[in-house]
Amino acid sequence: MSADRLSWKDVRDRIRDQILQRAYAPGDKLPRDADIAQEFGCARSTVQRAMQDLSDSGLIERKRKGGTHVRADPVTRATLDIPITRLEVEETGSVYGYQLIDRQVLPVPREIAAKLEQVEAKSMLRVQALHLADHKPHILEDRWVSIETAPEILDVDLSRESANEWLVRNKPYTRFDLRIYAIAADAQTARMLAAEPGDALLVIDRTTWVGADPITTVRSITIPGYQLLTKS
Amino acid sequence: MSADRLSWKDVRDRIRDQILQRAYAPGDKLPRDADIAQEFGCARSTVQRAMQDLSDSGLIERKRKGGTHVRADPVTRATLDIPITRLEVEETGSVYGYQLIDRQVLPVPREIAAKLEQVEAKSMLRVQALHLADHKPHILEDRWVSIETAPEILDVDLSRESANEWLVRNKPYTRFDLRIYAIAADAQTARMLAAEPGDALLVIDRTTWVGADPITTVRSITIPGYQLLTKS
DNA sequence: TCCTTGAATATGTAGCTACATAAAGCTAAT
DNA sequence: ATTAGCTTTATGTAGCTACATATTCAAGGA
Repeated sequence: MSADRLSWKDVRDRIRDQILQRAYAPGDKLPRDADIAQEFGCARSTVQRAMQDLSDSGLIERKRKGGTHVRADPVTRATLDIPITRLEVEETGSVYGYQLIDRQVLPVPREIAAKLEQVEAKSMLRVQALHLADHKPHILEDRWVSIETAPEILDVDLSRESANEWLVRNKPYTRFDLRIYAIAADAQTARMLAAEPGDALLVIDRTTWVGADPITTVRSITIPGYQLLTKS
Repeated sequence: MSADRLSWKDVRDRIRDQILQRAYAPGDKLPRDADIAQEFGCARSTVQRAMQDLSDSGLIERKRKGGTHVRADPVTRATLDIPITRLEVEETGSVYGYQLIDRQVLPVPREIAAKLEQVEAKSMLRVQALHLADHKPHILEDRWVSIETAPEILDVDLSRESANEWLVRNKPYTRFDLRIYAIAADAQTARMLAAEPGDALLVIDRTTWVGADPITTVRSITIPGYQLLTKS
């Protein structure tokens, strides 16, 4: 980037600095984009891009005609990336392993249908599997897959390829729901994860849809000590 | 928006649909922006904005000269908003309450200094407090605040205003670290949260800096059953 | 006083041009 | 062969203009 022109990131950083240094306090109104552009000697479109970025990151709020204000109640906004489990394991330098525990077509319990936002509960494919890191348990997944939306899953050899990987590669979704919580390990879960019953385990529930059609819902139970990290 | 022109969101949606419908499979190369623009009858800048958005959301990857490819290993990318605890409680329609448990200037334990990426461990302000929802415990926070970076905190009446709220309003940060994990409640924590010892609790650790200077690190322990939700 | 209506205004978006930059690929010299 | 540079090319960015859209604000009428 040439030094004689301001990039929108430069503009963003300068505005952010002004806010951090309290030139503008929470709730304060910032000048119009056009005025800032003139002050900085750049085009309004450059200021616009900078402002959009600050708005996306939660620092300011913009409204047509209302102008731009520093958010009174800033939020901490982070990005959470959940990759394919195999990649997550391999990125730490560990050897990835995978083990199918069970695979059955079963009638769908009510709470699973509710998660999928389905009224009528048909049969779905239930897959339980274990992801391993360095030959030790890492994540236990309990999954239901819609055989209406993803009938091809029935032909996949799930003892070789994980449903996680197959779905992510073959059934892109348009919408998803993520929730994260903690549970205490019951006897069976503890056994499968090589943990102690009563251990606190982080759980990640994920449900995906294409349009209004449900694809899958998974409950991923992690081993004791597992941490979710975010990118800022 | 006028119907006779394509907005960049229209373009984005059409490209996304093409990818979802497997016109382009994972790993495939998409046409150049200019060609897509011509095909759609819009400007390259419009395609550029659409592509940027798809790139941000993790569906495609772009490289100068290399072109645009559908990501071979899609990630689930979610946005996590962590508001001020008071607002989080009030948004559910509950009555917010706050209770200071302890406030002391103490030498910093090694593991806290490490979290803050500090070598020399000076004294910091330690604040323990309880956030209440409808007069019942909601989140227990255990916080260390740097009195070098935020000396004003010593003059704040933390029995009235939570350190959470004061800091977020008065000490904006430039960088933060978030980690989420599960712990089993020990006797003391259980008592303060009105939980049972051994209950699995979701914990959110957050550390913030301005530049290289640490501001604060908090461990927020939630009540049993607490769920973190994300926006897609 | 209240409500409707219309004007004013700040941000949002689309299109165009020109140039910057990174990376891939080619060429030529060693 | 191997490498050092040069060229090509697709994306990235800045500037400009024109217009769209959402709100606010003020004026006017019941």
